[in-house]
Amino acid sequence: MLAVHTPSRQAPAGQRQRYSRGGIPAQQRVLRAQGRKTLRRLLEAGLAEFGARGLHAVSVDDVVRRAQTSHGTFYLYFSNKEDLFQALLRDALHEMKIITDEFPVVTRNEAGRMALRGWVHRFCDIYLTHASVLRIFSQAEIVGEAAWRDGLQTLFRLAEAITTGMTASRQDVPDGPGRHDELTALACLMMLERVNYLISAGVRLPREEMADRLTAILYAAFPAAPMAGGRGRTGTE
Amino acid sequence: MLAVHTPSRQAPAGQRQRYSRGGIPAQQRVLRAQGRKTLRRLLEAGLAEFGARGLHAVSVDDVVRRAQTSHGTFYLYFSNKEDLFQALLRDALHEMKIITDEFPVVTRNEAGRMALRGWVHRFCDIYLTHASVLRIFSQAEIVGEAAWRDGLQTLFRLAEAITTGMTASRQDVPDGPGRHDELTALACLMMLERVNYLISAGVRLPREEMADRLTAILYAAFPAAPMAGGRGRTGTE
Amino acid sequence: MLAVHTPSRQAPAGQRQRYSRGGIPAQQRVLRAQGRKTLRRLLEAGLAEFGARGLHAVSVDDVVRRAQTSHGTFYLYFSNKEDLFQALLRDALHEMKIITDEFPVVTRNEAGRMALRGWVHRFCDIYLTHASVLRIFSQAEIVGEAAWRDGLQTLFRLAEAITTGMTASRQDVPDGPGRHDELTALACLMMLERVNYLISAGVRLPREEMADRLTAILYAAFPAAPMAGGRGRTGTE
Amino acid sequence: MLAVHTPSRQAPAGQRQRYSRGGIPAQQRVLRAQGRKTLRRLLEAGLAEFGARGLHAVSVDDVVRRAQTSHGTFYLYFSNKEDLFQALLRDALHEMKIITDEFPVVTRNEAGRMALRGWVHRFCDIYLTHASVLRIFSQAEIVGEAAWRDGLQTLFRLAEAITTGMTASRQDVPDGPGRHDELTALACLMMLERVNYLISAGVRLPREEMADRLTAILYAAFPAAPMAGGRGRTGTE
DNA sequence: GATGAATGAGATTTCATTCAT
DNA sequence: TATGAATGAAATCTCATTCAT
Repeated sequence: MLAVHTPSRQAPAGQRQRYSRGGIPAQQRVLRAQGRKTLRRLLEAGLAEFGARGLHAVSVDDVVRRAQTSHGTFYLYFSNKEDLFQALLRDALHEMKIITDEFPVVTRNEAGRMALRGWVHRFCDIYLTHASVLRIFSQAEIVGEAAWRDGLQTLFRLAEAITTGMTASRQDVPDGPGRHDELTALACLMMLERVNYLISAGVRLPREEMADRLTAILYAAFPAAPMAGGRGRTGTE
Repeated sequence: MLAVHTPSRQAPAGQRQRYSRGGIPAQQRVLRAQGRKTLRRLLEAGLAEFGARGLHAVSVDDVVRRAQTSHGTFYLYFSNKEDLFQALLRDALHEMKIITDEFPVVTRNEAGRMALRGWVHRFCDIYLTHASVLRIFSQAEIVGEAAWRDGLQTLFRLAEAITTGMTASRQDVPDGPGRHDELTALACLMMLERVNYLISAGVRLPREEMADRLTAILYAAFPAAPMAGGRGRTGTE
Repeated sequence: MLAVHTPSRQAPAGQRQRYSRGGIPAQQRVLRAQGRKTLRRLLEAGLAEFGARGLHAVSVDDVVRRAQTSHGTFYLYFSNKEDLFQALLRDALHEMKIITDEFPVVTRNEAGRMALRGWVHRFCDIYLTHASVLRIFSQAEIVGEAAWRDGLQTLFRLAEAITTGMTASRQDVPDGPGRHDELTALACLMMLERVNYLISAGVRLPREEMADRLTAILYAAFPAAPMAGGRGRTGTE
Repeated sequence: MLAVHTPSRQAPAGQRQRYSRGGIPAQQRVLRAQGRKTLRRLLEAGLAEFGARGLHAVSVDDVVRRAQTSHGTFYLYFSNKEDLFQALLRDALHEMKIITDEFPVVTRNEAGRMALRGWVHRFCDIYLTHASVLRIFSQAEIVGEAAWRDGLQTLFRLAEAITTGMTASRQDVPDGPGRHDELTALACLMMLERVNYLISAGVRLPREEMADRLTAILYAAFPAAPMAGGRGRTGTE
């Protein structure tokens, strides 16, 4: 048999591996005034639609209809629906990072309590502002691997900040916060998240009072002295 | 019971409900041995698939493939995908109702604490058993109006049970639990839910220690004496 | 920071890697009478459409319209347009393999010449029968890597058969066909292919006379004695 | 000249010709330095892209990206993708016309053989230089009606030149080349085309040896004396 | 001349659901 | 009961082409 043949195409091989093609997801592109305006319209429309119906119930068509633009235009700015969601998520997580840094040192006195209360309020406000997106994010199933990782990181950073702020004023325990405290902070954070989720999902709860309760629970969850033996100990027992 | 709740979603109500005229759902039908077996296979397949991919990512096709049956057969037992989900959800909520009744009277002593701890453990176990379904349920957007209402009711009943159990031993306050306590209970319940959600979603947390923390927080959240003035007061201040 | 977290989802990880899903490309499936009929209709429609317009100019829509079936049905039998094409190509290549085996031993006399002529005729007939598909195949750019490889293999096998048949009767050269002969056979084969391509593409050539010419060229291309020194030598010069 | 050809495609005529009203093609316009530069960049980009992926797999976007210019600019120079292709094809066909005129008179001696060999070499070189375009052209389905006609004309001219050159030295047949010779020339030309196509498509063949084989076949295909009775006859049988 | 932006028709593919056997 | 087959609405995404600046 012919020894010469190498039955694999060299040159014209390229046509199969279509590299992403359609998209140039934009945002890298330099946008002029008009472009920026359209981008903003799309982001706003996405936020509104997602908030009203959730990620998968919303079609790209819904978004562009609300943004008063065309189907093709959408793909000029985002490579798909998820991409749009990620952009919105980025914003929300960014704000979360900001209030992470704002978590106060909670001292064991009225001032500390007030500071904590202020922060809880702020958390609730921010959550509700970005509720549409955060609500969707909290559904692990739905977001991509990368976004999920991003979000968890933000979550854990926040838990860390809470741990630090809540335990900073303990004079009698120089060794700093322990694992217990971190788990406590994480649990409290989940509580904050979910309560606000409920509210954003339409369950009518008295927001002011709820904020007070959340503050109280957080405050009580971190006793002045650290707990021993895996069980909490409130000072006076 | 919490007077606050309005268990109907405002915003996210809109998800598309096309294809309504499902075909004579069966289940009313008297099933013989073979029929019951098929039904069970479908339920198991549904649970497994939902757990692996979430409600909307699973197609009827996935379910019947796993159940080793045909497409047509599915519609002999369920009127649609959501119908299958509801059946699974019913089971999970049923178990939740059971542990609702098991919530102990938590006395202000070691025995009370132990009882509470036992219950928290049980809650976690049950949650994780039905995690696939509960996880999906906790995504308001996704389930139908009726199921959402059902679930919220279960939730509020549970919050109520917690309120009662945690405040029953207060001798000095004969007027029973107040609104504060109910909100506190609800918040704590959300914490329980979400922490278990995290675990079920694959975030590796030390389950034993976490259960201890949750117990401690719950315990601390309900001080022996009721709080006055909208702010919590831990006995020792 | 919390040491516990492993921010990667275990359980619900599955929803991303949608395994092919829609498709079950059929042909594996056991088809009943009706299914086989539909499959045949699709294949016939595909052949006709491809013949009329070429692979990429034909849409799935064209095929189902001609096959008098629905869009969804198409995907019950083929995973996409290319899949349909491959099925058709398989048939064509199969026939090519058959005539590969039929290539005669061409002796240096009238009988040999007649045998060769008969085979050339048969090649032309088969080519024209499957012209729609073979024409498309001969456009490397268009077919997938695997199909291309398959086709080239068939090609080289055919070239090999020609080499053998054309040189078998050489008594004076016991060492069999050389590299020269193989290249000659390949070149002649390409000639056969392309001439028939022209005809199938609508260029009106006298088929009978052309078959005679092709036979003559093939015959002349393989002189009774092998050529030396890289240049052909017809025995009698 | 071959009387047989009808250079109009019957069957494969149908490819969709939507979007006809292209925008004032330019090229009529007088181009200044900058304009000429842009035009050249576009042509080069087109050649490269077409070579890598084939006509229909390349989008205008691919071309302008490679040419480092904008989408709008493209339509300043070409009315559409096909227009760009035609421009490139024109160049290739032009070179083909040039070597058409260079086909030598092949005498029945070593000198004739050498002249033929030289020309075959040159043909191969030119083919491979313009391979991207010629390869696409040889896919009838793909090019427009006019281009196809143009190309066929070039083809037949070339066949005619070969006929003339190969039969010019026959002294014993004063009546010139017959229909047989023209068909032979056409067949040989198709062989040349397709072998070079294979090479350009990535099949590794020894180019030098192949050129030798092609020369030999061509030489052998035209015997010194014309053939009679529809069957080839090499003078000495 | 050049280019960012917009457009919308159309192609591909999926999937819940129904139906005939 | 069970199931293979069919359906068609709808979603996603692409891309040639036009336009305003």
